[in-house]
Amino acid sequence: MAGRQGQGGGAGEKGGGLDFPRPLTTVDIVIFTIRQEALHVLLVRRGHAEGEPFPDAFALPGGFVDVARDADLAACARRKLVEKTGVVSPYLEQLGSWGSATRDPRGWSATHAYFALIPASAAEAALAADARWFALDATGVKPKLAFDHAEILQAAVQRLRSKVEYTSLPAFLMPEEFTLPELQRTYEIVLDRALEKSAFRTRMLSADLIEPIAKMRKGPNRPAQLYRLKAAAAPVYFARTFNAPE
Amino acid sequence: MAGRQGQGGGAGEKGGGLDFPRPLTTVDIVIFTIRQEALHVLLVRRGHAEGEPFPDAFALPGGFVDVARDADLAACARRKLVEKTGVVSPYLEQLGSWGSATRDPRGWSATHAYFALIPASAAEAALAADARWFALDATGVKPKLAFDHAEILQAAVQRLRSKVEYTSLPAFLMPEEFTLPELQRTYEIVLDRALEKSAFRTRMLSADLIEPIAKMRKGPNRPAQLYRLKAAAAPVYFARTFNAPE
DNA sequence: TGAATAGTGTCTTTCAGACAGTATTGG
DNA sequence: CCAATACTGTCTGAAAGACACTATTCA
Repeated sequence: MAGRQGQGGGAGEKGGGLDFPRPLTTVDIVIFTIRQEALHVLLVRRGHAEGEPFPDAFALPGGFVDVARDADLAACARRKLVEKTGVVSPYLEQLGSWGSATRDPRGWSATHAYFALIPASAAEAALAADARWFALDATGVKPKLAFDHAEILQAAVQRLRSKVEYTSLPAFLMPEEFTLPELQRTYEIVLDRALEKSAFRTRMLSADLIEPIAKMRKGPNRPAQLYRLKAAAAPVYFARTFNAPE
Repeated sequence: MAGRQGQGGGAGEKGGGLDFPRPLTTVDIVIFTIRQEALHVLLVRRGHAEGEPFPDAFALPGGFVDVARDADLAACARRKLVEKTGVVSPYLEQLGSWGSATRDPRGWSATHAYFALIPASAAEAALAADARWFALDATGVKPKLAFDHAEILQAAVQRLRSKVEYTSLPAFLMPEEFTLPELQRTYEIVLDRALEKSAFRTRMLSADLIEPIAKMRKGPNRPAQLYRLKAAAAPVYFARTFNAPE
């Protein structure tokens, strides 16, 4: 291997040929929720200490893997999620990794990106001081993001939209109890397109996903049956997408 | 952040608070092909030099990111692929990343896993001396793999099988020219189940994926129309899976 | 009673599954 | 002609799209 330069290995190294430079290793999380009838993503403002790249810019929550605290990548992601939102066990899925010589001015770096879905109710409860929700429109998010985070965010939105076509992912954006029209509204917000009511209901009710509870949602009109997620934490996969995309 | 220990940062560091231990960063590739009517994966035998973990065991091809040679993760994956197989531009997709304190006895390490599909014709041409093809059966591969590579391989097979249900991925396992029955056979090998001929043909022909060429495959029976992939390198996504999985 | 939303039924379309039937080669 | 495989057509069923219709609440 060419280009090895002097840089000590980690703790426990016994001189086994690991004396070459290591990339920086980070974990970043794209955290989605629904607020005010729109898809939102959580961003944090970066500090401006000496040597910090992208001072005061907004970025995805994340940071370096701490080899002393994080048993594995998912644990690192959960730690960062709980630090920023207080949410303990959301829907969390690995999104992919981005690594290059140039994405971080401090040197070769690779980030492991995750994406999380949390219900609106949890989205406000214990937010970190430096964190803020931003609405997503067609092109992304308003502030210019640090590093390659705009690209990562775009990939996350794409992954979310595409999986919503054939999975029950939006169920993880709902509160404990919700009605079928509310669930459909969540699908429509994420997909940014209207869905057929009756096909939607048939699909959701025939999937082994939700169960009715002995309660109704009251309003200024006909009350709606309330449902809750069945125990299964895994999303349901449907055999078809919602619409053949034109 | 707790637990920082002395370890110099990479080249170009200017003392910006990067003096904490970094995980090892590797890239591994799951390379699939079809040989003898079965799905095969490429494995390499590990060395047994001083300090090498899992001496003489089989492992996925891969290794450390070389910050001096690899511009980004995908370039690193392509480099390792061409080193082992001579194949320059196959279908290459990121699979995910695996990182933990314990997966490598040398210390905290994270690997970025890719999976590649190459045609059988390219599978023999320029194979590295330490590399061998292994057939995959229902449970995986015969030899016990180093690190967590059995888990990564299993994830790759799962991803491949699941995407084959609704994409044109198997087209990337075919040679330049192929017939529809040959393509169907490739689907059936990967899925390990028979598909309906007429539905298969309708789907493939109505997708903007392949085009007939002015040639037939001769045999001891009725000749078959030869096709080739259209220019588009990206896989086609179908709106439905092949079968509703029971 | 009317507005509003929840929920159902009915008809059509699309496409996979099953499978029969036709087409074209070599022996 | 026969065997073998390529390819097409026809019927059925499942589920989505469109949309009309009924149901239940509050004001």
